[in-house]
Amino acid sequence: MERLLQTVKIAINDKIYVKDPESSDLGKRIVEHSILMIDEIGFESFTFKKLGRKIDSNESSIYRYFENKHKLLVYLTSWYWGWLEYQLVFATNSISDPTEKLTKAINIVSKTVVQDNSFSHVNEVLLNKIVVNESSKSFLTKEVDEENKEGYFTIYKRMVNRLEEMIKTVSPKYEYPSSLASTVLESTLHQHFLKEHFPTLTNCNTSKTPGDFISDLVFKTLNQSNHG
Amino acid sequence: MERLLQTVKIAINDKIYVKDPESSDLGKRIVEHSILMIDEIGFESFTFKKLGRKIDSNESSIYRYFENKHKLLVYLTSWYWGWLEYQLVFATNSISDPTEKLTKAINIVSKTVVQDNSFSHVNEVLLNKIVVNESSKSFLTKEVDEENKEGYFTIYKRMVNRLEEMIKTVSPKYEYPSSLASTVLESTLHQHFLKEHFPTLTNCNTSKTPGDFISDLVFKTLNQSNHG
DNA sequence: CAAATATAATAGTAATACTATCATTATATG
DNA sequence: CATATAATGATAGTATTACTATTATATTTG
Repeated sequence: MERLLQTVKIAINDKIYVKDPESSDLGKRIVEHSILMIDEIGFESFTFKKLGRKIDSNESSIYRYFENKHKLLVYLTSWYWGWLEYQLVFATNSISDPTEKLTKAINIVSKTVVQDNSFSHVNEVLLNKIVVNESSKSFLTKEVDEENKEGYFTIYKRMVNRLEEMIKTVSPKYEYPSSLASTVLESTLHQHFLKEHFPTLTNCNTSKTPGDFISDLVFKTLNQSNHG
Repeated sequence: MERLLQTVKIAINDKIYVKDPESSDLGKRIVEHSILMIDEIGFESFTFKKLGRKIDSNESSIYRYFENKHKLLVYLTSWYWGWLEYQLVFATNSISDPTEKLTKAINIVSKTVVQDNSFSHVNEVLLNKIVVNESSKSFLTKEVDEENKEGYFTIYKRMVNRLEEMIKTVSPKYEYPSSLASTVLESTLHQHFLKEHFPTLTNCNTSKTPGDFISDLVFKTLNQSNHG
């Protein structure tokens, strides 16, 4: 898997950036250290000036890659979903049994991320933390419709659609396949957040994971839809 | 109901504000117009200076009520959950049948909000839109643990706990009552958002509501937990 | 009416979120 | 190898934000 991924590039809509950060050393350092820095100080406190200082580069140089920090966040979350999509497709492609396939898919999207050494400039563990803590801010804006039209959220939408298709295959009669699919992703992130900050609002902890909860939720729902 | 509410005040943790906005005319105008303005231009573009201009008051005067716009957002969302909690308790209190009670509760928290004239300075319809579009930003911050300790999110947590208790009563054996309760609230908001901005990611539309989806999800899950 | 309180007006500061210009340093190509 | 081109860095500048501080002016209340 590592070998294969080394030749793979996560394809991000080129409207999200001014210059492809994968195309240069500076670009990769911007991505690498923005992940470290956003994780460390949070998206609100993060600025291009601070990042410039950290990577011994210049604020103005960073602006040559991303218009603003919002676009950088959209880029990072897109990258994350692209990376996860790859894992998802890779891991489920060969599975023919629909239930087993969906089980595996939920497993992939909800599991705690471990370091993947295929992309040396991206720390996937921290990026996952950023997705949990900050990614909502990438679409909860006044510009969401415009940016959606420009295709900023294509990868995320494709991810939801993949889950939707799997759900439909398991339960063709179920009435809310896309709502359930979007809930799987959103709720996974939310339960991870609650586990960390609001433990009384979740039953997820070290022994029961968000993935366990979501699997239970999805299959009880679909089971009822088939035989209820 | 309107009569009764006229004598009721939504009690907000007094650490959230510097001076209680309910205690003066200016305070009420701040709340009233911040709702209109955040809805109109979004939380990112909203500033106390702009609000001051709008209500013919001064930036510095607004700072005497709220330390910053973040706290104002925490106040507004707390008010919303307090208001909704009141509706929930009022509407479910007299119901003894557990299933009927939970059905009603989900109905209350997920339905499209209509104007309530009990609080003249609060436009609940717009406030609901703000909660859908902006409320995540009130807890997705680096200060969340600190603020949680200070009790900024008490009302929201109490709301989740009320749902949790109802879920437990319906299905004492179900393993994830608090996760399901928090998912009910979060997913409701998310489905309302998707309906508006990402219609391909949800089955909710004019005929099927987020409430229908959530009810279906919850009861299929709990039903399976009882008889599965 | 005096005292206290609330609000308004003004000014000021450091930081943010950029844009513009020009200098310097790599790199690519002829 | 020279030189054109592109990439990066350094510096400066602007409007806005997110405040704090001070002083002046209303308004309320005792």
